[in-house]
Amino acid sequence: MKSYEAVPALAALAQEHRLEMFRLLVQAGLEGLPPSQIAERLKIAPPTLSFHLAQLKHAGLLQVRRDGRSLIYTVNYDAMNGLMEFLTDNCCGGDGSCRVPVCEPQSATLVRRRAARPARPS
Amino acid sequence: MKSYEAVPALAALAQEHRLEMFRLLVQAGLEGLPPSQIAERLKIAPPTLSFHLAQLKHAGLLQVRRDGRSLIYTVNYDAMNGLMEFLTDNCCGGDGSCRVPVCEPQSATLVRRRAARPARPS
DNA sequence: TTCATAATTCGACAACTATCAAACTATCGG
DNA sequence: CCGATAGTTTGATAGTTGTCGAATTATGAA
Repeated sequence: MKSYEAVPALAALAQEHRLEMFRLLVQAGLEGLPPSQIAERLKIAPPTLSFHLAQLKHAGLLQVRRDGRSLIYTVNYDAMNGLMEFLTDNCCGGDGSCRVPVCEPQSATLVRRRAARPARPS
Repeated sequence: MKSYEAVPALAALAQEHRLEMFRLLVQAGLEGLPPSQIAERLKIAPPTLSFHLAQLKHAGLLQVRRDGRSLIYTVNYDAMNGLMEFLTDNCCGGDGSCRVPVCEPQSATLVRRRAARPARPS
């Protein structure tokens, strides 16, 4: 990730409602959520919600797909991990003592398989 | 970290100049840098620099100490790690498959010691 | 086609942010 | 004390952001 990508991403997260919806979607994983369900939890008007989703999407942090009448928003995990790496880049002189975050969501089927066999295939 | 701390922290980082100076300080580690050296690299007027440093400090991301006529700004690594953890909290349903970032700067003496004995004490 | 649901876009306005010149505060050396 | 250096604070101004009512687009069901 570059600076010109990181600033919009951080700006998108730097707002109470957007941060909360992003975290909701981080926890939802690959299945994602439609705006209606997000609105239900955050109690904000549809135009405001839509405005904030557009900000997050435009910043590259979210992706959308359509499912019938509903849109489904999901986190772009590559962008999220890229942002983390950018912030910790060459941390403390780059002696390698610092762990960099990696968030790797599993599909529902993979998660179920993981329960039976703990060691996830690379 | 809580939401009411994360939003100001993200807002502080969501600005080109502030993000650049924060990253500079992340790389500088515990030794930190005075505003004069930051200004030298970023080419911004002293009042603007001071304004941005105050924003980062007020958000809890920086600390200051005085050394003679100079002030020395350093990253607050606890706040930085707290922010990372907040963003990845309960990621992907919380199945523990995702690494959480930890940035642990070494003092100059410790870093030198590390070179001789690779395994850092817990 | 007509109706209802799901969500976005438009428009207007209040609140907030970034910038920098000028004035101020703190520390050191002589 | 005085002058110089290192930074901060103040104040004014241009630009940006968040909010929501009203209008609009897209999909599915009858």
